[in-house]
Amino acid sequence: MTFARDVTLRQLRGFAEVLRRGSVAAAAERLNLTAPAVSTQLKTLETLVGAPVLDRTGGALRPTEVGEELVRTMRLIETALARCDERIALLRAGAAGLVRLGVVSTGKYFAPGLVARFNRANPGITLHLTIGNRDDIVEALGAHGIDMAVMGRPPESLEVVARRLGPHPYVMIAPPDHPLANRPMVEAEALLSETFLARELGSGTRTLMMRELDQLGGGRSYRVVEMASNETIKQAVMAGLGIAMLSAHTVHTELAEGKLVALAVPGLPVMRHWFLIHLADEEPSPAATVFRDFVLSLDGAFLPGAAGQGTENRA
Amino acid sequence: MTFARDVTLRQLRGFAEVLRRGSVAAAAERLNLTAPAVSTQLKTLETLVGAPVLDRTGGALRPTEVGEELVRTMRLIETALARCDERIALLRAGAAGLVRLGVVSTGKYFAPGLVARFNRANPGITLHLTIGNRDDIVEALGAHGIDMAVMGRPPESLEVVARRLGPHPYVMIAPPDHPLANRPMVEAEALLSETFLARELGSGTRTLMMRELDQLGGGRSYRVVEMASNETIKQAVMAGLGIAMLSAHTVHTELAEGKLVALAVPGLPVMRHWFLIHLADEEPSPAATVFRDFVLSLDGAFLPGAAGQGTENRA
DNA sequence: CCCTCCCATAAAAATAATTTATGACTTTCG
DNA sequence: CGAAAGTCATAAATTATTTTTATGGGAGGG
Repeated sequence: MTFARDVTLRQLRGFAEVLRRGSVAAAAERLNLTAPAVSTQLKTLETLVGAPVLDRTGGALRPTEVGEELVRTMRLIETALARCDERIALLRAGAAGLVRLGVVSTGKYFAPGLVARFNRANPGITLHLTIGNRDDIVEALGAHGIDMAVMGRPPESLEVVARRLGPHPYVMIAPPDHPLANRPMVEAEALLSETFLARELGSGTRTLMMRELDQLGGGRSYRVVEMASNETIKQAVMAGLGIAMLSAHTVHTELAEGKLVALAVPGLPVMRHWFLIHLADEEPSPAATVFRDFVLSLDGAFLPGAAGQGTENRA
Repeated sequence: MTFARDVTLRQLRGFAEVLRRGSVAAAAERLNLTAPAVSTQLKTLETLVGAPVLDRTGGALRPTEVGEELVRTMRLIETALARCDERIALLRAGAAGLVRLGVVSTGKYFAPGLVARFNRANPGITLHLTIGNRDDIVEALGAHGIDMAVMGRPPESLEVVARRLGPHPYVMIAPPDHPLANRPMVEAEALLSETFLARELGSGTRTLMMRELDQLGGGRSYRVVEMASNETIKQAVMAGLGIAMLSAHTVHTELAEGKLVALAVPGLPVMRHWFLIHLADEEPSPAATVFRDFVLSLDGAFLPGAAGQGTENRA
């Protein structure tokens, strides 16, 4: 490193322009400078480099070998800067960029399809999808590990902007051959005698279920067996181990295929909402804004079993 | 072009350093600046780019997408400059570079070998070889089309530095079955009755020949047939069309193989010299200097039929 | 031979970068 | 919970750098 850390772009530009125009004066004019300014740039450059960069002998103005090396380098730099400029313009216009999206586990049944749809519509924007449980997603959002999140109920621990994406129904599921299946109305009494399969305490669905059952039974106790994942619960219900309350979007396929049925419990399905969330203190990037507008414009059409139903925005 | 023409390397370096160190203060220390200086650089950079480059929300200091683009570009620029620096160091040390060498036609019998030898000894230096008649070479030298030239008799039309490379004998050649061949001594009388094959007026060899013959014959006239090239003359002499004076180096092979013989004319062979020449007003590049030293150190050993004979330098 | 154009240098002016001084905000630790 | 330490941004002042104006010395052209 002899000159590289002290040389300036102006010097290199001045030099390159002198070679292009063939004279100091012409270069100066083009650079909106006076001739002495460019002359000084050249001199400084030669001092820094430690060797002549111009060969003035014999009329013509030619670069020395060192000078040619500098011009070559300057060309590289100029194209790098031009590319950078161009790319930043794209980023600013939202025509390129990266959006890191987190979706809670329940969303795994529609999130991939949503990502695919978005990718098709916006090839320039890369969408990173993270699926995790609610806590992970909230933490990632708070730690700037993701830019936006899709979840039910916005987190209270963070200052966020949340927008409704569409309805999120919860149903009580049972196997098709369950005694309570096909009943036009399931009484609280009968329901509370069942065994309930549910996620651990703290899970959003668990909380919701307990609230519903407490309300229904007026505080009567009931039996809960905990399971690690919605998928496990689904399988266990089909196997006849008990019944469970789950997001309808989690069991959409099984309901449609008749592998599971939704019980006609009063107050069910519980209607919640899906939200698109980002931190309030961070302006979403242009690309993220493009994604947000895209998702909102779908109006819930990406949700299982939906073909676009009206929802109001803003939580 | 929005920011590319106004951004400075210092700004980009400051920004990159902040990201590397994780803080403005640490970056400032490393750059031998104070924190406010770097802080200002960042602000100016963001103004120029028109978008934030740093994301300060939430403790950590991360680049925005735009910032990442800038860092990527800065890396390109830094490596380009480092490479340039390295290469210039080589050029300055004479370990790399280009030497454009011009050699007069007569030299075509040894120049390629000389170039090959030099290439083997100095792989970093590229040697461009131009072979042309004396006028072309002199013109190219004056027009900076070549850096150095090998020729007999330095040109008077240019201010040059000339150094002797080795002896340059001229001989009078004839076919082996010529009546004057094998004579221990050829008289002027007999010689001047011959037909002389020669290059056009102005050719160095022609001038030399005429001077010799005039001196030998005391002004007596003789017959000259002009031919376009030394090669043609050689062939014509072998075919018996006449005799000719040529550089011994031009006919070295034919003499060795007995296809031609040198006549024993008084005063012959005329001893001239080969010179290595460059313009006096131009300092030879390091690479050219390396070439010059190389050639001089050979001490004429590259000339046909020579195995290194002493010559004084400096014309 | 003179005139003009071009370039380099020097001094002056303008501009830009940096430092010192200061205050606000955040994090850390008692 | 509050004090202390650290970090960063801003403003004003200083210092560096760049540029311009002014000037003189060649080189090419009429």
